[in-house]
Amino acid sequence: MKKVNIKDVAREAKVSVSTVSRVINGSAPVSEELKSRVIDAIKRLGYKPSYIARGLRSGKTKTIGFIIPDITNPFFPEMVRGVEDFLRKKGYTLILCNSDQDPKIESELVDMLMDKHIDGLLFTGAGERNKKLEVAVEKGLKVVFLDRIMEGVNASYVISDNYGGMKALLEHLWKVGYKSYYFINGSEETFSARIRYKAFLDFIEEHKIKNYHHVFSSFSYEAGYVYTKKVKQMPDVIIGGNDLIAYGVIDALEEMGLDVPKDVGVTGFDDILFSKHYKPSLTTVRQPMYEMGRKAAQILIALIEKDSVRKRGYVLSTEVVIRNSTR
Amino acid sequence: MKKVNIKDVAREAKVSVSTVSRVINGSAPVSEELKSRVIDAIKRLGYKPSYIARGLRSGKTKTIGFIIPDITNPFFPEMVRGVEDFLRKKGYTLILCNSDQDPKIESELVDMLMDKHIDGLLFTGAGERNKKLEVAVEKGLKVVFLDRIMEGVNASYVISDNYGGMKALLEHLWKVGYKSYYFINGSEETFSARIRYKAFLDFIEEHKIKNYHHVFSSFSYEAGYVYTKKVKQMPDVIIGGNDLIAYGVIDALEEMGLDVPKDVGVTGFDDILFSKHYKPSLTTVRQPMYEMGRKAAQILIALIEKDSVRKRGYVLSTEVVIRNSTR
DNA sequence: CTGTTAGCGCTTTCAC
DNA sequence: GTGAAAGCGCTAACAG
Repeated sequence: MKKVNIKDVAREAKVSVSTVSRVINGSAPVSEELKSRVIDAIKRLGYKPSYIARGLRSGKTKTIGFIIPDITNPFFPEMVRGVEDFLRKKGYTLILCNSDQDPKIESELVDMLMDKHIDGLLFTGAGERNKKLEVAVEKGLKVVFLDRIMEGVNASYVISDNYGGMKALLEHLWKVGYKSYYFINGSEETFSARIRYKAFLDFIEEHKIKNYHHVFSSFSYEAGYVYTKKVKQMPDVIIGGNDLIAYGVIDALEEMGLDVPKDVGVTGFDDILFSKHYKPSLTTVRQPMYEMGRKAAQILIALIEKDSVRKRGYVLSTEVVIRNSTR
Repeated sequence: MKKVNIKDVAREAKVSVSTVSRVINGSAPVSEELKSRVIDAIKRLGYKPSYIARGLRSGKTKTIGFIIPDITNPFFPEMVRGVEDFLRKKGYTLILCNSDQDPKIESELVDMLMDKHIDGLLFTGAGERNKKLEVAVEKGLKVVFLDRIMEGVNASYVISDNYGGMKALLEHLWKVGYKSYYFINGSEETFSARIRYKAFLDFIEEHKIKNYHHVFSSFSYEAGYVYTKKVKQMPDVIIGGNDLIAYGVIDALEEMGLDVPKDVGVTGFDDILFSKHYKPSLTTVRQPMYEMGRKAAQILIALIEKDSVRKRGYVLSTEVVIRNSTR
C-alpha cells in the first residue's frame, strides 16, 4: 500500500493532474461531470495531498511556530492550549519551542523556524530586541507578540491589562486598610515586571504613600522566598510580582512565624492553577491565559490568510481575585 | 533580498549543484579546492538549504509529533520539556498536540501528523487501541509510547515503574503503622491507574489486609475532593491515584474538620511541581517526568536514524518521597 | 572526484 | 473548461 499521489488520482479519474488540483483547491471552475469523477477517485484511492509538495510550490506550510520561555512555568501551558485549540480548528499545526528567555537561543529558534518555512510566529520572549526577529519581520514573516510588546518591531500583539490589574489590586489593598507595601517584583528585563512597577509607582504617588519598598528579582518561588527572608521591617502587605513569588513569600513568612493574612497580607499576579488551592488561597490578579493564546492565534491566522497588513494590538482585561491571603 | 537557493550557490562557487549538495551533506567526497569555494559561496550568500525541498526529495522532515492528553495537566509540561530539549539538540522540531484522551481526536491527529510527514511520533494517549495508529506503525511510522503501553501495537515504550513505586509507598505506609486504606484512583481506562491498582491489590493480599477500599474515578482535583466527601468510614490513610487527587483529598478533609496527617494520612503519585509546597507537603511517588520525555525522544531518534528495528521498552525507576501528609 | 539530469508531488501559467 | 508543461529546491543516480 504505497502512497498514492495526484497522478494516480488523475489516471483513475481519467483527467489531467491539473483538473485534480483544481477540484481539490477550488482554484478554478471544473465541470460537475469531471468534478464528481475526481472526487470519486480520491475516495476510492484514499488520496491525501502532500503538505510537503504543496509547501514547496506555494511556500505555505500550514505550520506556525511558538516560542515561549519555558513550558514548565505554570503560566504557559494554558496559553499554549489556547493557541493549539484555535490553530487545529483552522488546520494549522504548532511547533513549540522553549527559549529560557535566552536571546541567543531565541535567535537560533527564529532561524530554525524560518528554515522550516513556518507561515507565522507567535513570540513570547525576553524583552530585548532581537535582530533576527526584526529582519524576519521585514522579510515578511507574520509575527504576533504574546504577553510582551517588543520595541523596534512593528507587529501585532496580545497582552493583558497588567497596568490596570495591578492598579486595581493596589486600590483594593488600600481600601481594605493596608498602608505599607513591599513589592517583590519579577525581573526588570521583563515587560510585565516593568509595567506592574509603573502601576505601583503611580499608586504610591497618588496616595502619597511614604512607607513602601520595591525590588526587582525574578519570577520564581525562590525569589519570593529569599527576598522575604531579607525583609527588615515587615510591611502590612507583600506584593508578589506573580503567583510563584507570592507562594515563596507565604512559605517564608510562615517559617518566620508570621500569620498570613493576620500579620501580613500577600498578593500575587496571574492566578495560575494552584493559587486557589494554596494555603491560604491567594489574592491575585487573573490574566486570561487561555484567551490570550487563542486571540493571538486568531490574529496570526488572519494576518496570514487575509494578508491584512494592519497592525493590531489587543489588551485583554484582567480581574482582581480576592481570596484569603489578604484580609 | 530574495531567498537564495542551491543554484545560486553553485553559480557563485562555479561548481555544479550536486557538488554543493555533496559538501552540505557530506554525502560524497569533494576536493578541498571545491569544498572551500562552496563553503565560501554559502557564507557570502547566506544560503540555507530548504527543509521543504529536502523533505520532498528525501521524505524526511526532521519533525516529530507528540500527542499528549493535555498540556494543561501539570504532569505533562516537564515531559514535553524533556522531549523538546533532546530533539532540538538533534536538529529536530516538535509538533505538539493535545488529544484530551479522546480516541477520535487521537486518530485525527495521527492522520494529520502523517500528512505532515513527521519522521516519528511520541504518543501518550488513551488506553484504547487505535486503528489508525496500528496502521501507521505497520506502514513504518516510528512510534514510541510514553507513560503507556498500547496493546496490539508492537512499538517501543518508556514508562516509569508505577508498580514498584506504588508498592514501595504502600509498604512504607504499612511500616509506619497505617492499617486501613482507602484508594481513590484515576480512571480505569488508564494504564497507570490499572497498574497502580494491581500493586494495591497485591499489597492487600500479601499483608492480608481486611480493611480497605478502592474506587476508580478520574485523575483530577475534583475527583479527590468529591470522593473524599463520600467516604463513610474514615481510614487511616487515603491514597490518591495521583497528586491532583491527593490535593482534593486534603482540602476535603480539612473542610470536614480532619487534620492531615494527625487524623488521616494522605498520599499522591507523580510529585508534580507543587506537591512539595502543598500544605501539608505531600507524601508521594516521584516519577522522572523530564527523564521520561528525554529518553523517549532519544529512542525515537535512534529508531529513525539508525533504523534499528529492535523494539525496546524502558522502565524508569520511581522514588517514594515522604513528606508531611503522612506521619 | 565532478557534472548532468531525472524526478519528489504539487500548483499554475499558457495554450487550446 | 481542460490539459500539457514548467518549475518550487533539493538529492541521487548515472556518466564521465
